[in-house]
Amino acid sequence: MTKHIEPPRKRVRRDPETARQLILDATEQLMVDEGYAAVSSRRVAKAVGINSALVHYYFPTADDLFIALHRRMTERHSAKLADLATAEDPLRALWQFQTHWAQTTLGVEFIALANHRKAIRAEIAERTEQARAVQAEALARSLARDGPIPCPPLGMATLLVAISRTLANEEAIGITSGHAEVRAMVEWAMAHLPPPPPTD
Amino acid sequence: MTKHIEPPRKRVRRDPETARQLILDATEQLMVDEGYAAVSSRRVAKAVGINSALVHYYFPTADDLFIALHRRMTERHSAKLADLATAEDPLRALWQFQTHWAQTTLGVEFIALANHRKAIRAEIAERTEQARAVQAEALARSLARDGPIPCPPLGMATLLVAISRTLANEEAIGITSGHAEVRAMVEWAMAHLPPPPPTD
DNA sequence: GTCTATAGCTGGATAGAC
DNA sequence: GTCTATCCAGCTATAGAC
Repeated sequence: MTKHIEPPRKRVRRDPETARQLILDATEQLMVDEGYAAVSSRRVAKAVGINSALVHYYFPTADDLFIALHRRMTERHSAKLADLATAEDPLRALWQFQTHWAQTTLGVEFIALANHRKAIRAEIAERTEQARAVQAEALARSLARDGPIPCPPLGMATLLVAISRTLANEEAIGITSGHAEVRAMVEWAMAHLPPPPPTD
Repeated sequence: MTKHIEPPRKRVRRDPETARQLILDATEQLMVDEGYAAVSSRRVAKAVGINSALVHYYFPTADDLFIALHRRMTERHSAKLADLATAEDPLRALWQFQTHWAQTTLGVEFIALANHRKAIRAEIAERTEQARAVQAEALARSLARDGPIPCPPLGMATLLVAISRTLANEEAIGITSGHAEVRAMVEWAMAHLPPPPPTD
């Protein structure tokens, strides 16, 4: 087998921010399709159509790349969450949003990553707690503060996200038993919560 | 740097089943510590103290290895679940059990794996639904069948597992906000469920 | 900013000796 | 059942040319 000699690649000068985004796009795609372990400077470079050394130029280590991608993901997520605050029924809005949010696989990858890399763990923990505070804030005005049922906004936000994400994660791999029942229970519960306090 | 010549390793003849279990132990450890991507025949072999070719002998491909480990994990899990059926309060028993079950990291690894490998996905989906049916069965007799609150056993099992696993997954990476509130809400709910039907 | 080239490592899989 | 040896592929990270 004779070695094929590649002709030298054209040097295209790009806007740095564009290059960064292209690299993040390719990384995200790779993580979703094959998992974080499939992310290598070579494969990302190939997908973008650039040289692998250039990936190292923008993101010196793999952790830098993962953290940048997680940041971009949560920033986009937060932007959408912000809309919930002004929704007519924030509780339902959060439930609907989380249930249909498509980032299931990517989310699991980041949790796995956090389990194994300290630097990433810190980043994820911090951003998740920030997002949760925002969600709780959005729910606050639609929940009774001192009714007979304990439903503090922070607890409700945590609960809704836990349930909706688990259902999404399971559905992604073909598990469906009990899901219809859970959805019905959630619907029932949302309909029977004590009414919110009157707006000032 | 001169190459160090290894002395030939002693050939120890083992019981095949013992060798298999040792390989599975090492694989489990590796997955928990560094993720499924760190599982290689060489690393597993090194941990066990055997040759890498021997790993291939027992588990020809990586998927074979992962599936065998998942099977062992769920079999152990099922054995413990079986005890719940005879517990005094199965609902609380399931909640307690899932909340303190330590397989968080391993579970996340398998979900990630299922997202990326078809053969493993099928295996996991099947076994998870089996386990859920067993849990629902255990809960069945402690739940009202037709009370004002909809709480079908299958839905309750799914719900409890979703919540407890999410809390465990989050705690493993340092996320705690909202957890105390959720635990309180679950406790409250368990205390206020309609009473079970009288035993026949 | 983008490329080529290379050093040094790790890995899957298999042939064949013991 | 267990080992050695080997082929070929892929990876990170850096040096240095353009």
